[in-house]
Amino acid sequence: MLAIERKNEILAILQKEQRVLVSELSQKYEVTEETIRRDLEKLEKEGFVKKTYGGAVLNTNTNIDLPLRIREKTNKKEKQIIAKMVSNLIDDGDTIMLDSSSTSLMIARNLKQLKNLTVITNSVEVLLELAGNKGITVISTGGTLRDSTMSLVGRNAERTLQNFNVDKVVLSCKGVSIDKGITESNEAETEIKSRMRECAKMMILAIDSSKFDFISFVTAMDFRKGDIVVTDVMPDEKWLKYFEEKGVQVVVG
Amino acid sequence: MLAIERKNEILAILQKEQRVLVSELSQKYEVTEETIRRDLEKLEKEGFVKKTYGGAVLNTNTNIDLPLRIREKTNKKEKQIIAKMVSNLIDDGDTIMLDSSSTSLMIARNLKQLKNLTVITNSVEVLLELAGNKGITVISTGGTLRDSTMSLVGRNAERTLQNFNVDKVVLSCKGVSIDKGITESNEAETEIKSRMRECAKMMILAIDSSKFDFISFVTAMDFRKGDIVVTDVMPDEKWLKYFEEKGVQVVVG
DNA sequence: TCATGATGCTGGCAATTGAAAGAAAAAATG
DNA sequence: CATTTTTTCTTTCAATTGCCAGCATCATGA
Repeated sequence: MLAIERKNEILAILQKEQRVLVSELSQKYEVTEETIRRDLEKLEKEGFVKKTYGGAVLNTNTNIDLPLRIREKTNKKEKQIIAKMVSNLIDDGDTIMLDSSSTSLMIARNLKQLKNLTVITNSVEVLLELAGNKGITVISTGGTLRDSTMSLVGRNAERTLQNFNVDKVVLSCKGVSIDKGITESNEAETEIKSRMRECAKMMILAIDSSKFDFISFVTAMDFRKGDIVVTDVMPDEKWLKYFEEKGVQVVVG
Repeated sequence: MLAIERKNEILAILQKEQRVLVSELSQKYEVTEETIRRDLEKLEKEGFVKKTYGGAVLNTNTNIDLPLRIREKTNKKEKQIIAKMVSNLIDDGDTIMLDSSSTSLMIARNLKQLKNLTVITNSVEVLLELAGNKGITVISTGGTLRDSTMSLVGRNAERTLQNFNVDKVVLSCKGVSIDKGITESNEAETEIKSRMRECAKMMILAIDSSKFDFISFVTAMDFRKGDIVVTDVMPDEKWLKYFEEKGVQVVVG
């Protein structure tokens, strides 16, 4: 039996029974309890379940079926590396903004141990991810829900952003090019991002290497002096030169 | 049985019976009384119950919010009836507001077949429930997330509400009394509800019969002419007379 | 071959539970 | 009202069980 199969079956059992025991699963699948614990650990990280002594119970917060729960698999590893690096740039006591993207979601997962952090976001998934964490105040921009991305957009979201000045804004995008700057595929989200950017002196742009020299539909903003680009592999000479000229700092994992 | 399951069940029993005995629980779950005492001790630390000699009672007139999974179970049948009736008062093409409560969540579940509906809510649960429904536009108020109720509150939520005028506002509350009016347990939520109320001419108050003659912490608002009260059993003479005087319409399932 | 991921094993640590004994509270008795 | 009896509570200790971190093994695929 493949590991992934077992994990999926465990999740199915959980949906049905509400809870599972480590000992039961260990017998059922004829693996050690440690293996089961690791499975549960993964499921917990993915937000599905809550581990407890002796087993696990279904996570009631996310119990509501999220058919749209987007579990982004593309470039997962790269994004995780980037997320880790970005989270290292965030400090206890900071107030930050996170946009709505799979990278942001991963970053959020890396912020949970911080103390006295305030996060403003237009992402419903980030909101859910950070809910219930003691040291973190979560503020939603509000706005109209876009089903496809589970993000909040529109005039009300934009208006809310006007009320905030934060330490760091963390954004991602679809593509960056030297000619066209930072580009996005959707106009509504673009507008939000560009407004977010105005809420802080410091912008952190989290982009994996596939985003370089890719141009999407809408130009969201240009690079500015002081921006920080976090990525997984060293950009080529052309980009390094460009960033140097622009006064953009590059962080590579 | 997992320890956490037992603890949750005890809380559910408490919610239903108002009180529990150590000896009873010890027999029921086949553990020693010491174990039960430890469970109750934890529940007391979490603020849900008050230990007493021989057992424990539910912490009523409290501003502690029970977890949604517990609230949802209490008076479930009544709430479902009410939710159904409220949804019959909503029409295709309406723009409505829903507050953050277990009743609202059930109402939301009954709205899915409507066409061209716009729902404005400060409830994260309602947002998730209605996400992905073709005919429904969902707008979040935004604001600061309250973990215990998964609702959005605060200045930003209130400010967003100012921008809307809707056809119908659907609210619930902790208690209603002739002296004190419509009362709530939490100040932040109260403020939101009272602001929502100002966004429409028509308010629908969805309350099961247990809410009558119960007074909670904060007075949120008074009844007005034209309000509609939806409940599960016919209120007594005193209330009917009061509603008649005030010009409040009563709908009973 | 090397790196990677999944699995298993071990030893130290933590959580849960039960048992026992004494303290405290409530009830019963005179 | 004081005293005794009963019940419940708290504290402490021990035993069990589960957890976690680190290391070893094995299969797989680059």
